Amino acid sequence: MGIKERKERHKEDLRQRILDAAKVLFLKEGYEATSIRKIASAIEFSPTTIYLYYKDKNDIIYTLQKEGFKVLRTKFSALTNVDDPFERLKAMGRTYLQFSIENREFYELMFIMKEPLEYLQKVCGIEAEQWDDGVEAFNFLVYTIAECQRAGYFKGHDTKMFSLLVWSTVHGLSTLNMHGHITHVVEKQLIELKDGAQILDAAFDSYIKFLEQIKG
Amino acid sequence: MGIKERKERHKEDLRQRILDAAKVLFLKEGYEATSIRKIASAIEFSPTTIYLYYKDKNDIIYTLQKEGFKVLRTKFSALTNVDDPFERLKAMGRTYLQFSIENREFYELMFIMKEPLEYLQKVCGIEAEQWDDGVEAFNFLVYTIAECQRAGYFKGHDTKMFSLLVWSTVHGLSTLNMHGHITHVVEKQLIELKDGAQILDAAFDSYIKFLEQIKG
DNA sequence: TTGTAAATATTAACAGTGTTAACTATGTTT
DNA sequence: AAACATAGTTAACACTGTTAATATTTACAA
Repeated sequence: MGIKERKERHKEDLRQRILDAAKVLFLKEGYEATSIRKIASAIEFSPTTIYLYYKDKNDIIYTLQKEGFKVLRTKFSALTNVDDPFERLKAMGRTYLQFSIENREFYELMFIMKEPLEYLQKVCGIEAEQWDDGVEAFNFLVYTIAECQRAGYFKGHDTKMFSLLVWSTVHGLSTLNMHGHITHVVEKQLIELKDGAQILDAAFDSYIKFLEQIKG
Repeated sequence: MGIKERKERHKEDLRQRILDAAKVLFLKEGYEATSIRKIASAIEFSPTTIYLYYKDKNDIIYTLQKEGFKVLRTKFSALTNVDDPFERLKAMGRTYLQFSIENREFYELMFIMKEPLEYLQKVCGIEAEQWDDGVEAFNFLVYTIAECQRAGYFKGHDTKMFSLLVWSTVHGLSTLNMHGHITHVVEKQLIELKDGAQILDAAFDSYIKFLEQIKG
């Protein structure tokens, strides 16, 4: 029935429609629950049709990953008009944390899950495009840190290494939060504080206060 | 055949043997590849037998997680005899990073994977024992930071919040490394350095140098 | 318009997965 | 010996990703 009705509808952009269906499923239910059969049923096609447009499931997931990196890069490039480098650094951190909260599944895809990474290595080697957005984001961080150093912050530290450490801290906060460890630590009264949403902000504020202190 | 031969062998400690088989599989192949059927075949029992000893797959994985936390706690408690608090903090960081490298699958189980956490919330509520080891580890960190502060480090920072930030940084380094992002950043020549094993050490050294600077 | 080749989509199937229900031995207790 | 609980089994369900073979539709030349 469904198969018959959609036949008179447009059948172009099928590749995109597959991706859209996959995205909806993925963002709502996560990687595991996003099965080829569910995607197929969402677009009213047979499961095997999907293999005419994507090599395999990881190919789809990898394409979504690219999208995630693009979104993050876009959010970052909106911060280029923040002149003060330290303020920009703060804004970048908040943007990153916010992204990890609002786009949790994307974040896992981009930085945690091994599936898209494995696909990437097998198919593309090391030269892959989606990472360009990631690389650009990292370079933006390095550039900002360098500017901060010119303004008197973080003196005597290797710029790129320091950037990596800043990324680590924010990434660590994101993932500890995403996986419930921060909430847990609060619930066990190891840290006395308000609710889970606020503690992340408080932790980041502490971090900024901490960074601010590293003047020459 | 196998089923008949093992019958005259001891059939006690089966729960433990299941766990051992699961552990071998899990540490070698990871969570996905550790199927109930493979575990069963390793101990020469029918797959359904396992359900007589464990509620489900996540029950097994959760039991392994407990073991992981115990191992880490043991490694940490070996550092209690380091008197200088800052030296102890450094040792803890190195121990943590080393643990994430040498016990990668354990680490993912303990801090990243959602499966054992979900099991835990459904079955045990919030009061769970394995976390006690984790909580103890965190408290050990808080204690060490507090001692550092008494020695003049990290003045004016909330002890527990600062501990969380230190954990975040080291956890961030671990996970970025585990998931290939640090190697990637190096390969893209974003950071000029030796091989992937050494850059993690270099990054940690930078972090220590950074922390050392935060004197009163 | 018809015939043929290419593109596109489908069904059937394989080899797996976690998990449950029903059944069969085995050993213990009355 | 009869009843019962325990331990282990087989069979099955409802899934999964993926491939091969088959059918259908489209495009294009005669």
